[in-house]
Amino acid sequence: MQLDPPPWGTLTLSKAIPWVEKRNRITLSNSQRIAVEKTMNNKVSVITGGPGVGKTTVINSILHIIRAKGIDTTLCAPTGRAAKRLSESTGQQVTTIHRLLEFHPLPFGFKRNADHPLDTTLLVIDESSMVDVILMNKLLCAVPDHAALLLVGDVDQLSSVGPGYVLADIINSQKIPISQLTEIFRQAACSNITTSAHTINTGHVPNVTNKEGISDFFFISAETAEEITDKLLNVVLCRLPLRFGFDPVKDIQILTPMNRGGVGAHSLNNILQSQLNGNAEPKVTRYGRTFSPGDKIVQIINNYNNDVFNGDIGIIRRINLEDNEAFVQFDDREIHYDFDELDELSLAYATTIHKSQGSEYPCVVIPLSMQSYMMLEKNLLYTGVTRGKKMVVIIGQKKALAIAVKTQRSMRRKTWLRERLRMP
DNA sequence: TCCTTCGT
Repeated sequence: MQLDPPPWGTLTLSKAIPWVEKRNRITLSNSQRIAVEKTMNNKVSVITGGPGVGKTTVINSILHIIRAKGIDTTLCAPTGRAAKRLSESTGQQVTTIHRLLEFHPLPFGFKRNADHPLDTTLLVIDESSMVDVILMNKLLCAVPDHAALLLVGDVDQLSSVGPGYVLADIINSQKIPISQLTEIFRQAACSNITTSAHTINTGHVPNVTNKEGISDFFFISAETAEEITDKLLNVVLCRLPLRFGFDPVKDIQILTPMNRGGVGAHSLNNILQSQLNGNAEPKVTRYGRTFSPGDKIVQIINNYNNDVFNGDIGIIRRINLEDNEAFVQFDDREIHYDFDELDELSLAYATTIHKSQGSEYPCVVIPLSMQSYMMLEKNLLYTGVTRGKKMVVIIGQKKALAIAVKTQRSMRRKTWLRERLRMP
């Protein structure tokens, strides 16, 4: 079925591509043009590549060409945040996969399925590396036979928390046409973040010659959890703000492999809250968390009424003890919370690398310790490092870094999907 | 042993 011609038939791409370039006032790179052609010429295909390679530019070009032909398209993503981001960059409606399939918690199931399929001609799934095998199965069952399918994602990022290794298996099966974008446009191609991320992907420790002022990627050696924490505080509270002008709350994001433990997100959040905002008043404690004005927080469930999504980071601006209400600033919007809604928030000075997937920050600091041995792997380090736009600092044990780049946890999953896709 | 999405 995936070998059928696409539902829009054969398009004259030698005309369509210059048309879309002119219309969107862009110039596609050679690799992007090939990706557009490959996608348009196939019913099922994959676009993969890291941050800044222009996946969104390619998606936008494809959507414009196809929609100009009157073909209806549907866009979805596994998380609310990812859906919102793609919606902003394409100007089109994007929903979570669950909403698209009309998930209902009570009978626990999806209303959309093979008997009641989606009404679309092209389905685009963004951030598809985060989709596990169960959800992908439900989604593909609901795609009508005539429709085309485009999977977009970064196969080097963390694999889905749930079972499977779907995107990588599809790519490795070599049964589906793949467009692998590698050319970097967003960060400077000479950025050490970019080259380090690439080095990590090849399974090697990135170059950590520590020359401040030249590089945007640093490694600071520390052995024990206490030493890592001390150096991290010094870097976040003093060195990065003084030397590079980063604001410890607004610009710097601490990303950890784990929640628990000495260098886990919980512990670091408590320390940073008291160091950065400990004297702020008034304080409110609900659901075991204490907040005051100035605290950095993260929304932890999707709230469609307020247009705030799981992973959105904000700052508490005001707390009104008389009316039991708090006001939180997200970008340039201020959102109102009753105190009994504060279970939607948690502290965000530090967060796990898992939760950071799909977000980017000006400056990222990653504590790396053998305490998080169970979590150390290439995809984790790659995901953490590629969240940083201007600067990345890793603080911790050299041994932990060496183990992280050598370990590939996802490969241990025995999914057999690649093999099944290869079966005739 | 650890990471955690989705919906009302």
